[in-house]
Amino acid sequence: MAATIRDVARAAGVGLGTVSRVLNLSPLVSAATRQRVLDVIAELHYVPSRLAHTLIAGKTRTVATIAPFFTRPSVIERLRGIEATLAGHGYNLVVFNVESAERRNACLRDVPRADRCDGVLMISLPPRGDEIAALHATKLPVVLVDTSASGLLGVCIDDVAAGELATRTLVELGHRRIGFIGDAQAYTATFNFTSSWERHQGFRHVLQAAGLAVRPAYEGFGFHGRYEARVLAREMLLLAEPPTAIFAASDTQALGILEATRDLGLTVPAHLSIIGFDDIDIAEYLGLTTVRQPLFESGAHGAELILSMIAGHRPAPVTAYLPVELVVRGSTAPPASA
Amino acid sequence: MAATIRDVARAAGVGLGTVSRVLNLSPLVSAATRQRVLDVIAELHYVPSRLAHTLIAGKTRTVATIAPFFTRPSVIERLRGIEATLAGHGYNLVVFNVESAERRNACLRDVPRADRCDGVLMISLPPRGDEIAALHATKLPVVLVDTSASGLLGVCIDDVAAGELATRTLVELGHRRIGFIGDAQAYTATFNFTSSWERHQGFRHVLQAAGLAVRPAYEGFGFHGRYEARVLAREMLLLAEPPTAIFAASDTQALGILEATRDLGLTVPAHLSIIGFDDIDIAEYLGLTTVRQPLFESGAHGAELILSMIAGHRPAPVTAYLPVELVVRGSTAPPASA
DNA sequence: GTTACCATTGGAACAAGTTCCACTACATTG
DNA sequence: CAATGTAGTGGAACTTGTTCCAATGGTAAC
Repeated sequence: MAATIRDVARAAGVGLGTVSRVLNLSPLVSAATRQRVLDVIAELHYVPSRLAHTLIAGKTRTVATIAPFFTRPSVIERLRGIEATLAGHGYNLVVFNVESAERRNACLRDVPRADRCDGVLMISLPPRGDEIAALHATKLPVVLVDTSASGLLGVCIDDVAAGELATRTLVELGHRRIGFIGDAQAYTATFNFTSSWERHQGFRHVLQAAGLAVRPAYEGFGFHGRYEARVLAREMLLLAEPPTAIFAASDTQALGILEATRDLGLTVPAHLSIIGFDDIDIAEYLGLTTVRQPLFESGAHGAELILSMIAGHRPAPVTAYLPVELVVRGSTAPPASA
Repeated sequence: MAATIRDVARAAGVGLGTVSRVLNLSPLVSAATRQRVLDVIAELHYVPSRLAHTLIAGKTRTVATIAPFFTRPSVIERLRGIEATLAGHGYNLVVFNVESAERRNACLRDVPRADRCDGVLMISLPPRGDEIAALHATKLPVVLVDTSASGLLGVCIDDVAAGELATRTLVELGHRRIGFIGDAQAYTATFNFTSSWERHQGFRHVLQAAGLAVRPAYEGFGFHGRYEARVLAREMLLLAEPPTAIFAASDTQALGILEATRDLGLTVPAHLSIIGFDDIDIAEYLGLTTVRQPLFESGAHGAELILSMIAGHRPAPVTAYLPVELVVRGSTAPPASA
């Protein structure tokens, strides 16, 4: 079908090695020979097979990314950072979308293989102990984004501190009855998601430090989604003594809380202050106070780490923490009673 | 490094062909030999190289997708449909994100190569005449999603009819001063985007059929984004005789219009009716009336077509049109004067 | 006792590049 | 003038798995 290096060699009346040298810009070719080979290459529309090169070099120039629920705005933004960085270095991005435990396990087992990719990025999916061992056995570079695991590189934020930041903001506004809405254990356990749990830890730290009671009724956990958060917030707001502020583990969930207030005819922030997390695109439009984390940058940084490891560097397996930032908009205010 | 088929053959004391036959489930191996080979394979943790297999078979089990601005909700949803379908058939998805004319051209030139992928899906990016010829020359299966081109398969919607549907809805509500906000030519031309333009065509058809004047001041074109739409809508709404309804070529742009009404203290739909396009996730929350198109399905269908072509089928190069649906929510009503 | 046939097996050739050794000229050095 | 050096070149060997032809051993039929 397509012309091969042998076709070129034959047509140009030279040896295989000479064509290869021309292709690889070796100086050990006379100008006349080089030109003749280049002419034939142009004439035959010869393009070296990426495949054969890959087989020889043992490098695929491909990075695999395993991402859960890649329609989530936060995941997308990270992927964008990854793609931009990889494309800038001539690397391809293969995406594996995980939406079930089976698929997660299958990806962790099958994707990290040297004949598939040169490195693996995993978003929000920390591997278990045995999986970490298996990853090490492959000798492939692995970088975690938005999560961490011992012995592996990671790029993430300090979710506990971020949770404290959000909660402290509400406490300092004068709120005493503060709620939290995050992901349900049963669901995060499936994928080992930790962000929501850690933000919740930060939430509790601040409440306790402020001498505020942690009321179970003010803590709602459900599947990560607008609808579930809406239901949870509704319950909370219908309590005899409802919270005056709620911290949501994500903007998506904050959106559900906003819906619930609307359903009940409540006003934000007069009746309820809301803080979200991520600062997704729509947050600005909605005037949502939120904790912004560098999503694009986390992906870009993770991709840079992978590329440097592919290039042979072996950085220490530490977790890099990117800074978060509180973005104050209209959804937070002192409580009405204050 | 990793064990090869030769290592297995040597350790099992059999020939290369025998190991290959075991791997390929050939019946021409005695049970005893098969078991011995399988034992050695397990012992050496041998895994066949995907790479070498690819070189032999000439198949990469990979489909490339070229997508513009893949953070857009509509593109993401299509990608999700593509990924789900490909993963279900053991195919990998390589994503190329296009955000500039250079990158678009580079992708169209370099991605469709047999040694990179078995097929190419292109979202919203119709190739030009010379590029179509080049695509045909590669013999690679190509399917367009959300666009069409002669000689190529496509999966899209009838954007003109959809534009008519949206506009007719406004006309039938009694609106006489109807605006349109869509993508600027200068920007769509870069990528050959056609959706906005065609929806605008439908818009004009209906206005003319209804005997309504097409006023240039009621037609705004800008870069596809919330902010740009907001600016355009603001201008329109500040006219001495502003439109009583606006049709936006996308929900993202409809969002900008919503923002503009809010900026000006106007109420939707009392002062202004708005119809968007796509029915993205947030549209429901915002109560936006919109034209829903099957995004996930378009990706899934495109992927199915590619897979069937990879399997050897050569369907006629026709464009499949998926149905659209008007989703009526709270952002549309008869004009105040009616 | 042959001949015929089949199940089973081994391994060369191949896919499309890269690497590297060997060889040819010609030039420089002693 | 011989010895050494080197730029330029050719092509075998190699990467890993598949394909296919040839060969083996044994059984069955005549």
